[in-house]
Amino acid sequence: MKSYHHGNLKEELIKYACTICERDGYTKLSIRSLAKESNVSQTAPYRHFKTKEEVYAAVAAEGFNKLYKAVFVESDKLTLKDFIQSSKNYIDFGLQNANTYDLMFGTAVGDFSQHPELVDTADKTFESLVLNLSSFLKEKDEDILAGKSITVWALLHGMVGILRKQSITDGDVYAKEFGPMGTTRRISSDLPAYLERVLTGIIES
Amino acid sequence: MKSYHHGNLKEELIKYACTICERDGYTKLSIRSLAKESNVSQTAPYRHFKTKEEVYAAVAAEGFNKLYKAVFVESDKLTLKDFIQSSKNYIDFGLQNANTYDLMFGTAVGDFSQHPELVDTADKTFESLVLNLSSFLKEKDEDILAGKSITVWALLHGMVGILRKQSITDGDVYAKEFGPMGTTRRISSDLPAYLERVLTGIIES
DNA sequence: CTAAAATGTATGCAGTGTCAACATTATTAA
DNA sequence: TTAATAATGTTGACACTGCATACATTTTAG
Repeated sequence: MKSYHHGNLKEELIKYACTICERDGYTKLSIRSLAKESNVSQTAPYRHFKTKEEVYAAVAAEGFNKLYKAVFVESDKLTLKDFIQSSKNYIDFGLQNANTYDLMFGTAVGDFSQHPELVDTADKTFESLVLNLSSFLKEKDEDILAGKSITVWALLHGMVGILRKQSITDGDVYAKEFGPMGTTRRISSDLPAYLERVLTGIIES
Repeated sequence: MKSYHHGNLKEELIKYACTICERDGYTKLSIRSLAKESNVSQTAPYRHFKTKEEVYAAVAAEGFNKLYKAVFVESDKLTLKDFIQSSKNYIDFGLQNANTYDLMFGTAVGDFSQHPELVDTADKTFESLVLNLSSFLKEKDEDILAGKSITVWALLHGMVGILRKQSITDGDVYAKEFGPMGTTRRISSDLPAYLERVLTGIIES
């Protein structure tokens, strides 16, 4: 028997929303299907989310949490290898969670400042990138550190966007033909080596 | 008096679709509103586009054409200044056409290969980036050239994504507080100088 | 214990993508 | 020129959507 009140509807809605958004893309998410999945009336979700965009924001925030876990490194004395691994984790996350990543960095959620938890989780993720770089380098100047972090982030973010548009030639998601959209020029089937070369260049400049 | 056949409906639909997608975001585009704007029945667009995604693809292709024009440089002997300007044009395009850019690089159009004109325009854009770098550098090795082009592209693409998430503090779109989502650490109010420093580093590595 | 806040439901509106059947016009072949 | 065919348009319908309003139930606070 089911009681009138669900108990933890909000969490369940978010959980299912994350699944749908990642599996089918966020345009396929409907509040009604969300409600149906939780065996609840079709307008019940509106007690927890004012608009659909708020649902998107919740999913994006979850995404940042996952991304944070992917890039965070415990140690406060990172080796180069740690740093490259963390960078690779970032790219892997972007490729393996393409739809969610789109929600996090696209225009679906227009104004982050309307969704405080989104700002928090996004900031935490970036902080983690800065900390990684900080503990890897000797650099202490905060501005220089933040500047280099931005550049590193931009590069990783950009690689996700570009790699995503490639056609997959084998199971390994980035070991594939690697040119612009249609072409097949192979550039790098060894992402860690590529990252080490490019990131080192950025850091030392 | 209006004739039964519109004459050039497809072009008109695309033109209006571009306007809507950029102004309101592509999620706000509806095929019916598109039809209404062209004074045509609500299903007429289906004679020119099998699905809504095909409309998106057309808008994205237009976007790549615009982007191509923004980054293309006539000269076959680029100066550093030309190269930086072209790079800045790329970023400006991404910031000033955020919604269209999202359509071009997001997941709204799932598989580019289903839309040949999209592959063509996207490739042409990337080719232009490669040519820029090629005529600026002495480098002739195609693989190295393509590799560096990818890295440059990734950085520009990444900068667009990150700059977009900043809050604007004045009219100049990138002269603003420049930290992660919520913070206000000022890193670079002079984008060209930043680009010159970072891009030069990438190119020379 | 009772009032209020939180959370749920029922109903309805205006809008959506897309399909099938049909109408008109333009193009092509005989 | 004419007749068949392809291209392009319209009408109507279906199942679905976000979301607003009014109402029901339950939990929580004073």
